[in-house]
Amino acid sequence: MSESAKIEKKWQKQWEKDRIFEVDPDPNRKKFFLTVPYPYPNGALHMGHGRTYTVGDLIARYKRMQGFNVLYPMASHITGTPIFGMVDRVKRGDEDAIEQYRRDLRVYLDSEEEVNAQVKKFTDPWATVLFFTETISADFKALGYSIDWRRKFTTGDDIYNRFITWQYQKLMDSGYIQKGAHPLLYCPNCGNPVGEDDIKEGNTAKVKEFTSLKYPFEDGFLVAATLRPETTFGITNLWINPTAKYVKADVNGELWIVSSTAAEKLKLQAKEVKILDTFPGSKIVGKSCQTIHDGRNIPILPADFVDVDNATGVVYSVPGHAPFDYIALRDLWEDPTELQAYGISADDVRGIDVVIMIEIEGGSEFLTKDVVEKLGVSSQKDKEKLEEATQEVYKAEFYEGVMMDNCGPFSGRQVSGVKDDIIKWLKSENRGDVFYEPDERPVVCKCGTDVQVAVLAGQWFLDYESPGWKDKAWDALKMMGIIPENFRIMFESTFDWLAQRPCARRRGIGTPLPFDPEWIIEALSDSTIYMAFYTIAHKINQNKLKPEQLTLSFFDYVFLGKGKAEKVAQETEVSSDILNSMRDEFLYWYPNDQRHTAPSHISNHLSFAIFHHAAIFPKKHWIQCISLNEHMNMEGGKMSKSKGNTLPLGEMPKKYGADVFRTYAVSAAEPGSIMDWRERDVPAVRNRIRQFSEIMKKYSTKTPKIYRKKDKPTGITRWILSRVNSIVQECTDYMDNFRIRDYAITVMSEMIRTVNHYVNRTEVSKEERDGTMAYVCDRWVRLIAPMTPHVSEEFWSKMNQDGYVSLADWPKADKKLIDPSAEMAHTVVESTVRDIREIVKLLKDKKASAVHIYVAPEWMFQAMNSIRTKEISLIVGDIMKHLMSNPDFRTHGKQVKGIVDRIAKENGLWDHSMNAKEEMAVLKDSATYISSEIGMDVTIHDAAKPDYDPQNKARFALPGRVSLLLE
RNA sequence: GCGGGAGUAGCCAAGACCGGUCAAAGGCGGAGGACUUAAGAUCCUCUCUCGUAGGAGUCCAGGGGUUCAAGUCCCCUCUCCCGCACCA
Repeated sequence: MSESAKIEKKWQKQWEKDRIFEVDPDPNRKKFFLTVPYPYPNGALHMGHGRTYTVGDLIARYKRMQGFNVLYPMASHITGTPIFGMVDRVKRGDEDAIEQYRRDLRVYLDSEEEVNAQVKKFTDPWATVLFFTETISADFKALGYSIDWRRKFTTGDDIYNRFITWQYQKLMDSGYIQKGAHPLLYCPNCGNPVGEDDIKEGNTAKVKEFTSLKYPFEDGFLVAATLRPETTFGITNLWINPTAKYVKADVNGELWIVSSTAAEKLKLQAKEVKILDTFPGSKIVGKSCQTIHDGRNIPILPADFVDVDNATGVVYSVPGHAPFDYIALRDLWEDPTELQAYGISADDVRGIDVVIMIEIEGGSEFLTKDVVEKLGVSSQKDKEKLEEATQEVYKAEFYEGVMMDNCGPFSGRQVSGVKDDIIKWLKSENRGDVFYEPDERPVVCKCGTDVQVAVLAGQWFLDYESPGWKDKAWDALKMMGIIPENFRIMFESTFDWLAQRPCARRRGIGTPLPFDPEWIIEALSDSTIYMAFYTIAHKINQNKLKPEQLTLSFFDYVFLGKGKAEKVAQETEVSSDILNSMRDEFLYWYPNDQRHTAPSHISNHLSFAIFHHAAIFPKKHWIQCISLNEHMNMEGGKMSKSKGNTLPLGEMPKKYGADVFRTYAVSAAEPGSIMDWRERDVPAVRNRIRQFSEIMKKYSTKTPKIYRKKDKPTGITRWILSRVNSIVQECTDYMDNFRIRDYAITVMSEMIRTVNHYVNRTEVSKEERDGTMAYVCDRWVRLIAPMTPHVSEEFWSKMNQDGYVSLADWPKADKKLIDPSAEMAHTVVESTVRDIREIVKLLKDKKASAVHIYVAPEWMFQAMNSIRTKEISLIVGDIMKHLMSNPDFRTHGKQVKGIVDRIAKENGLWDHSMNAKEEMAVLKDSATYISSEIGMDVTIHDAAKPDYDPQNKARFALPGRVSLLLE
């Protein structure tokens, strides 16, 4: 085991032994309650998960050092089918799945025998949950997360089920839960709704809603389905595939003619279907039916393009607006011979008038015809071009079209807004219905059966559109902090479209619906307010409360303060002391001050959490803030177990070290953007931690001394004291604003550079350097501790500090030590060195051995300062006028012009010392340093009266921009 | 389709809200130097082009515009990524 691994283990054990992250309410301290969503233990977590939890821990540790009583808890989410799915695969002997688990297991188990023995246990769901729950918490501990583990639970625990039971009873009481029919993808063979995991092919398929139109025919209806019901005003005929199988069926008491496959689908879509007769399409071709809007008789014509497996297999024809229909009709006009078999004369067909019922202002009169001709569609078999034409016509007519005056009550309306009203009208006339299809084909279940859309009656759903609910949720969102703020708009659009959502399934782990126990509350619906459960979970366990004691009035009292403790105690046999301590603990920790996770949860989990909090808790207990960080990629590609381009999270501390992983996870990208894990960048992170360690090793145990002005320290000591305190301030600001990457870069790279520069300056005495550096180390170890807690803890203990750095005070910037003139001086010296180097480079092989530095005359400093304090606009004339009005400057007229030109060119003023004397002192102070940097003798001159200036360089000197002569 | 986002030097990635201090932080990669018997590690310097004096030129997907001034603001175009529900 490496040295750093030993250190990490050592401190993790110490923390656990001293229970420093186990927190209880302390009325004397401000609290901070941070949550990150609990993981799903259906396998080992991978490194990508580590980013979010690490950021969470960084925040927890920062807040803790700031003096907050911080609660950062964790649990396990096991609701739903994934665990079952996994158990099934192992039982079935699915080699791919088993191999994947073996890979996970090898991280935790030493021998192949143990691995295989454990895989066998995965046939038991609870053994599986238990195993991965343990490994995940071991992973989290190995990464140094400051979690209060006493409060852990799983969502399959009895006590959790009681909590969710209470939640759903509350939602029911508020009228937010309803029962109804809802379309979903369904496998007729398995008899179950299918989720993404159950689909073999086409797993992005969604439910698409068609409007079915019932055209009166004989004693019933020919039922056509469409996505554009508004076009029924342009109907000229119906299309039937003459060779396909159709049925006449009793559908909910009406006689419908649809294709045979459509009849089967209708059965799944909550219709009572009795098939009365089966016949080929040819049987009805040639007959006529009536239109809906004006009751005209229109013919039923044959068409090959009609696909009876799509929708109802009956198509109504709108040649004016649908390229398919237009072409099919045109084909018949050109060759009507086929029609004779159905007793339709050529004249009948040629007599069909195309109806135009949508117009586009300034557009073509017969857009469909134009588009078809433009694309050169040859016949109805030319499917690709017809699709293209359909898209083009639809797009144009939908966005720009207006219903013409042959559209009854809808005349004059925009096409884009009329669809819903047309559907309403059709339904009110009993001529409209809905028909569902998947929006893509094929969609195949893992069992090999075609997936259909089913409308299951008795489905329970959360109605996010229930009166009042959304308003409350909006209120909650408005008062909530969202960081980064640009994610707020994603919440807003989610809130807009959130409507009814089924909340229970027939299978899986979870809590039965209290009012219909056949149904299990599904995973995203039982994880919305559980942050509240953390506040009491450990007390339920410590006091050995039984699930049946956790009644509705128990939770009502603890979470809502309803009822009297004595009465609830009587009912539940939980003593009122215990009840009150739970109530107090809940009141202490709640609300959840910050919830941190990935943006992919915005459209579901996070929005649900906001809604459910708004539904159940009073305003003061709503979530205060949501922070987000994006996912992690691996070497430029998306991480996924199946791709094999991922490492188990448990591997990270072993392979790289916890502090290294944490630093990478915080610093490699902004929270809002995707992070790329690049193996070859890891050594750089490790090196920086090592550099930090080296410096700490050397100086942290010295006796700190702060050299204040009265101690007359060297300029560079004043500089580092100023820099370090500025950095303390910057880091605090960064952390407060969730700019964690800037924090990481500043506290690592910037600090290392600063400190290295300081310790390399030879003009500082050993005593002064040691004392200063010991002070710097004390600031630094605290600043860096939230990110690299283990190595920080190690040095903290070596510094003979009390307790843990994890619990130490976050440093405050010592404003008295922040010294702009010291930092300015440093800038002047550094830019001087840079200038000399540049000249040296240009001199090429000509060697210089001495440099003369000329500091600008005092009046120039005064001139610069007078412009600065005047805050006049940077227009040449104005500055000129301002300076020339002062006789002290006017005597240097020509050089004043030079300064002003330079200001104009630079678009402003630049940094320099306060006056010539100071700039001179600074450079003299740093002369040995400059000399050692460039390997030349250094002489400093006053440009006003240079004692040596053979090339007349002195006149070019400006404040902060010394003039140089190299010899 | 609806909604969100991105395009910055060899690569990764800040800067954009709030225009000037931006040839553009930081890292990787590359070059040179210090240290070292050597390798490695570490530290320092350089890394758009031109330039024998600290300067100049060109640049932030492409095109146009606003402005004294644009990576940053506005418009258009191109390319890429993500979410859209019953799935955790």
